[in-house]
Amino acid sequence: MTDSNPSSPTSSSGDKPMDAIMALCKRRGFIFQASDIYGGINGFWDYGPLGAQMKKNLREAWWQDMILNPCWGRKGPNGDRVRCVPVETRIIQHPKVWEASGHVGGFNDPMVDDKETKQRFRADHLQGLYQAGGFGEPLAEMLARAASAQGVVPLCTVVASTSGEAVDQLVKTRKLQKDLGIRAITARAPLTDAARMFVDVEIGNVKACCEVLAVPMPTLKDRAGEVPSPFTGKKGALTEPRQFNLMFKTIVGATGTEDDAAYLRPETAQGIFVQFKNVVDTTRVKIPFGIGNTGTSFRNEVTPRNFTFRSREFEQAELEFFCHPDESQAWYAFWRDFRMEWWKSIGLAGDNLILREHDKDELSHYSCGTSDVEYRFPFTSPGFGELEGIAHRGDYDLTQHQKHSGVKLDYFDTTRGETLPNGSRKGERYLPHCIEPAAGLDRGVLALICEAYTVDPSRPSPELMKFHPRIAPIKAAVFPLMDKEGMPDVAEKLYDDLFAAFGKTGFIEMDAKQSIGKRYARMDEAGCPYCFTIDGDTLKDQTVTVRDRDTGKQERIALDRVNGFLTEKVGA
RNA sequence: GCGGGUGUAGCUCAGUGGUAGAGCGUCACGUUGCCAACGUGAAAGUCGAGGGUUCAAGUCCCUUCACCCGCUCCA
Repeated sequence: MTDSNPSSPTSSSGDKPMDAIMALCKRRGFIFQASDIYGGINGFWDYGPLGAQMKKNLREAWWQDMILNPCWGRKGPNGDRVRCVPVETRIIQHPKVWEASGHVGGFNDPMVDDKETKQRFRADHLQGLYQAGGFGEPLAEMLARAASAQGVVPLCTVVASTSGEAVDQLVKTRKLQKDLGIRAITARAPLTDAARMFVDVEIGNVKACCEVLAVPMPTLKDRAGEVPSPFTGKKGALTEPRQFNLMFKTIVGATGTEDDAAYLRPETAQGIFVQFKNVVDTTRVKIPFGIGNTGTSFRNEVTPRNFTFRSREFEQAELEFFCHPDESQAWYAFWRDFRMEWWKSIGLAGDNLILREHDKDELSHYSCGTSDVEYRFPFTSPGFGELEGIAHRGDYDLTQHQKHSGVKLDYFDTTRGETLPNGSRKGERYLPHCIEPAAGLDRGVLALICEAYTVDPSRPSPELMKFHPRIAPIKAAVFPLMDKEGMPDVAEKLYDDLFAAFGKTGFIEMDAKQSIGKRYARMDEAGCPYCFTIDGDTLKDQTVTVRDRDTGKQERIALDRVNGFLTEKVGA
C-alpha cells in the first residue's frame, strides 16, 4: 500500500493542479491527445506506453478480482463462494438490441435552446397557446379550426411535459401571464378524452378560446423565428430543434446504405443480457452468478470535457450479477460494499473516494437502488465524479429482451420449490434480477493518476506518482551506481532475474545513464515503487540498496533476496 | 450550444510589425559516483491550421481546430 499522507501539501483532494497532472501525463507517456499531430480530435485520447500498461494493470486487477477470484474468494450473502464467468461481446449488436434497451428512443430527444436566456429544453415540452376561436363558438367548429391551425405559430409558449401541466402553469403563474401580456385566463374543464386542453384568455383586447398543445415540429422547424420564447415571450430567440445523437451510428457492410445502419454500443451490459441464455445453456452456471465483460463503448457526449473524464470512446468493466428476486437486495448491498472496498484496495484510499446512494427521485424507473463510487477529481472538487455505478436493475433488461426478441429468458432453478418425496426440489421458474457493478476503466486510470500525483518541494524530485504497486506500470528499476567496475554485469544479471519473474506484470527498467539522483527522479515521475542499486559494496558482499519511492529511504538487502522482496511488495 | 481564456522545441514559458529564443528535459562524449551534479557538444519548431492586410506577420484582422474554466447537457 502506498501511503498517501493526508497532511502532505497536495494530497488534500481538489487543490492538485490539473494542468500539471496533464503535463506530466504527456511528458512521461501516460496520455496523449488522439491524432495529436493533426490537431487532435474532440473527445478522444490515446494512452502512451506507461498509460497503456497502467490501464492494462487496472483491467487485469478487475478481471482477477471479479471473474477469476471474485471478491477475493469471499462468500456472498447466500453463504457460497461468488461465481462469475466472462464473455466478450461485440461493439456492434443487432440494432434491435438498442431499441429493446431503450437507448435509441431515449437518446433522440430533439432539444431547443433559448439563445437569449441560454435555457435548453426538450422540443416536445414546448407547449403553445393557439387561438382556436372566439367566445361562444360551438365546440365542434372550434375543434375544426384548431385542427386546421396546425403549423400556425402559437400566441405564447410555456415549457411543460403535458398540455395539462401547461394549462396549470398558464393559469397559476401570475408573472408568466404578465410577461406574456395575458390579462385574464381561465381553464375550461378538460374534454372527456382529456387529450385536448382549452383555456379562455384575454390578450390585449382580444378575448378568445385557445387550445394548449405541444408546438408542432413543422412550426418549430420552419418558423422558429416567429415562435415566442417561453421565458421572455420574445420572438426569434429560439433555435430550431436540434437532435442530440448520443448513439454513434455506423454502416454495416462494404456497400451498405442507410438501411444497414447500426450503432456502436453505449454500454457493454446489453451484450451480456443478450447472451444470458447461451451462457446458462452452455456453461453449467447456477444462479446466483455473474457475467462480466470489459470493452470499449461510445457515446456522442454533448460536451466532452475534463481531460479523459468524459470521452466519446471509453472502456467499461461491467458485471451483471443474476440472482433470485428475493435475494436481490442482499446482493445489491454486497456488491455495492465490495466495489467500494476494491477501489480502496488499489490506491484510492483517502477522503477523495465516496460511496453515494442515489436519492429516490434520481433512480431510473426500473431501478430499486443505485449507488455510485465517486472520486473527487481536481476538476470536480469540491464535488465528485462517478467512477462506477452499482445498480439494482431488477428484471428490466431480461424482460425487455424477452419481449423484443420473442425468446424466453427465464431460468429454471432446481434448488427452489417444494421438496419432493424423493428429496429433490420441485424447482421454480423465474426471471432473475440483476445487480450491475459497472466501472469506467478510463475514469479509473484518471482517478488513480490524480490520486497518485504528489508534489513535495522538500524532495530532490518534487513531483512523483505514488501508484499502488499493483497498478504501477513500472514495477522495478535496476541501477548500476557506476557504469563500470563490474557493476553493469551484476545489474544485467539482476535485471534478467526480475524480468523473468515480474516482466509479465509490468515494465522492469535498467538505467545506467546520468547521475543516480536523476535516475531516481525519473522513476519517481513514472511511479516506479522500488529501485535497486548495485554499488561498490555489492561486489564485495552481494547486497544491494532498495530505495522506496514514497519515503526516499534506502535499505540494504542481499542480492538473492531481491526477488522475494519484490514478490512480497508487488506480488508476482 | 453559449460566454471567458489558452495555443511558440518533449515540458514551462519569453518574444507588442523587421534574422525563431531561454530554462529544464532528451541524446553523445568526458569528469563524478546514493538523490534532478559539472563541462563540452548535438538533435529538436508547419509559432495549432487556413485565409487576409502589409515591402515585411509568431505579433494586426477574419475563419477554423484543439484544450482549459464557467454555464448548459449528462439516457
